[in-house]
Amino acid sequence: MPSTPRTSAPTIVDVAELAGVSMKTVSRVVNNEPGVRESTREQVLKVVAELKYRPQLSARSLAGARSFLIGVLYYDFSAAFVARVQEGAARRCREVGYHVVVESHRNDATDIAVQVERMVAALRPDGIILTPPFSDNAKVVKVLEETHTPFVLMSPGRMAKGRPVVRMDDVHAAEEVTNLLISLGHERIAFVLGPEDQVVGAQRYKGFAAAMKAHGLPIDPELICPGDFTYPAGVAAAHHLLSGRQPPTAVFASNDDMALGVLATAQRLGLQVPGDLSVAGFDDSAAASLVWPHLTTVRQPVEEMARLAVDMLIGPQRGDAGAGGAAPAHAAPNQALLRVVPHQLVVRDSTTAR
Amino acid sequence: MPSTPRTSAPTIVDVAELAGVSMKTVSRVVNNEPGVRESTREQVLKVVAELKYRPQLSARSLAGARSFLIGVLYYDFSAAFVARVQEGAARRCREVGYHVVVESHRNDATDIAVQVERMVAALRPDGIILTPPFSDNAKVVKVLEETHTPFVLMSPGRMAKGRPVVRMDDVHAAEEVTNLLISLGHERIAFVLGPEDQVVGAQRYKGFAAAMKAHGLPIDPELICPGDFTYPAGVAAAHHLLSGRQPPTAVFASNDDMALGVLATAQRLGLQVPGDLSVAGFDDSAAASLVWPHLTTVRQPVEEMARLAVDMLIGPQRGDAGAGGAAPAHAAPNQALLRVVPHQLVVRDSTTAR
DNA sequence: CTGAAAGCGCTTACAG
DNA sequence: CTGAAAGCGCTTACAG
Repeated sequence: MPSTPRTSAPTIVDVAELAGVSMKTVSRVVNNEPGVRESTREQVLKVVAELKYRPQLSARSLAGARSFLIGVLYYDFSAAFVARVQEGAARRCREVGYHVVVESHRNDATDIAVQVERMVAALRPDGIILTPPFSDNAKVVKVLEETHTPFVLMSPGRMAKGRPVVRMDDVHAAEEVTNLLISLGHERIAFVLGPEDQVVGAQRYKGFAAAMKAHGLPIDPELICPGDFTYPAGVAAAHHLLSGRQPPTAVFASNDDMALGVLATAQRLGLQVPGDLSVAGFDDSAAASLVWPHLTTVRQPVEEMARLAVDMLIGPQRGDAGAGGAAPAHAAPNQALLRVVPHQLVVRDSTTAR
Repeated sequence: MPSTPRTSAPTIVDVAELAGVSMKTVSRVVNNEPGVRESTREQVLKVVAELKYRPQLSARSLAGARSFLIGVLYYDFSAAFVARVQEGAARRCREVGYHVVVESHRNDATDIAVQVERMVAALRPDGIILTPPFSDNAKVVKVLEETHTPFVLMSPGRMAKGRPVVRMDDVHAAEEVTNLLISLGHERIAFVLGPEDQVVGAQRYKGFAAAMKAHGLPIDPELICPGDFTYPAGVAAAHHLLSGRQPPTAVFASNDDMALGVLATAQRLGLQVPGDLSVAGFDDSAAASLVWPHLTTVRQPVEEMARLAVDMLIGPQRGDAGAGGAAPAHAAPNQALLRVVPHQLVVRDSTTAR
């Protein structure tokens, strides 16, 4: 029997009255807290479903210790990476009853600390995911630590020590790419560096150098090009490399955008890829499988990294009723400080035997 | 003189006491409401700055009519477009003291209505931005209308009528691309269609057909290929078109991904682009300027569209103090129902004269 | 296993 | 132009 038609959304009081229990018991059920008789729980859940009761975030947040909000801080530059981070974070958050708030800032903004402090104070997020280059931004990390806001650094460099981190093994991945090229018979292998302020670039070079050394191959300084992770840097590197007296037979660019620049330039100069020149990148960007030939590269499991980051921030199973988790709330977050996720070498058509 | 050191964040009461006014006056100042003596306002703002007082979103949301949250609903597919939407929305929101919550869903999820209903009930966002293909999802629109949640449709098709919409003029833009090709001397121009359930595809075809007709050029049915906005569809179209008895001299693909497929396939088959075949796309995706030759295409001002959508949702100038706006709150949102933003024909290297 | 009371930090609706 | 009171819808800290 429908009672008087409601105009506003049902509250916890409505559920409590209809179920014949107290507000507090409804709260226990909705939050999956223990200590509720099974029959009571069922009765409450029935009324919840009947009324389509949805706890209001702002009220929970104001009264309690959680906001059910996870912030993702990103720089507008690397759209593809950030989109994948958000995808992974948003999906995981939905599974556990959380929501993702995104904030775009320029990494070099002078007022970045104030901006972040403002956001954190207004939103009180339960955690923040820092994507590169923010994961190495000392100002931002400082604000978060001062305000006691939990955070996870994605693929950081120097800021990693002692802080919660999710990353892949860039060194090892770069070794694998280099080993692939060496196994294909290449010896004069060029490397295009990343920007100096981004540690992943250095790590990838480290892996490259280690593999070369392990195989007794010399590193010709002429074949090591500066770069900044942009397409034009790849173009410049290719011009430099291919105009030299002893051009390389393979180029390993430390990210896909630069590899794409190398690829386009080599083709423009009349070289066949991979016949005359093998090219490898790093990231498995969308464009990597759109260009011809498809680019050999390394795929990071970005979505998985984001999911892990969310889990590190909210702790185990802190979800809503019906969202899967039935475990003690308030479990300690950040249990493991470092999570390294497996990468994948993606061998496509831009690399071949000498 | 620092008083007793605080451990928790300052509240509106702290500001009121220190400023010697009531809570309500602080509230007025913070919300840029009229009716506060200038000297009082200044005094309050001084204390706000001193204490670094930041109103807490959850409390404002619970007590008041606004949540300061804008939701962006997106499908995981078109990452680049969505990233640009979020970029524009996030920047605009930050300017006016709002925040962006992102929710990723599959457009074909059977429980999409429940998912959206849940999110809206929990978050109480002040508005939702629907990106394609959600902007044409009747279930989602229905839920939002039933829950009286304001929304804006980005580039919708059949759902547009009578609802708040931001879009570009796809018909006209496609005409311009076609006119460009015709002006370059092309007459046998192929067109690669979009998926049947996405209206923008149909609109682009409409523009193509109109331009052809205006110039008295026939449309050969053999040169109109099916497509679904994916790279492989472009590959398939190219194989079909280039193996025919009278291949086209130009191909206009209704999005960049397909144009990229056409481009790569033509090159693979030994054709020079643009020498033997001109290729044009639509979107100005990142890859469009990464491939060689760079793709002639159409750029939509996606960030600008997102900013407009935010403004339509929050109404004019509803920002916080210090965030720029000093105007009446509660102005009617959605004043203009339809905003059409200017596009830009981007002529690059993939098109040339016959 | 369950509940009554207090309170989170704001805005609303009023009164002056 | 300013303020005192009530209340938004939950959780916390207790008590039983």
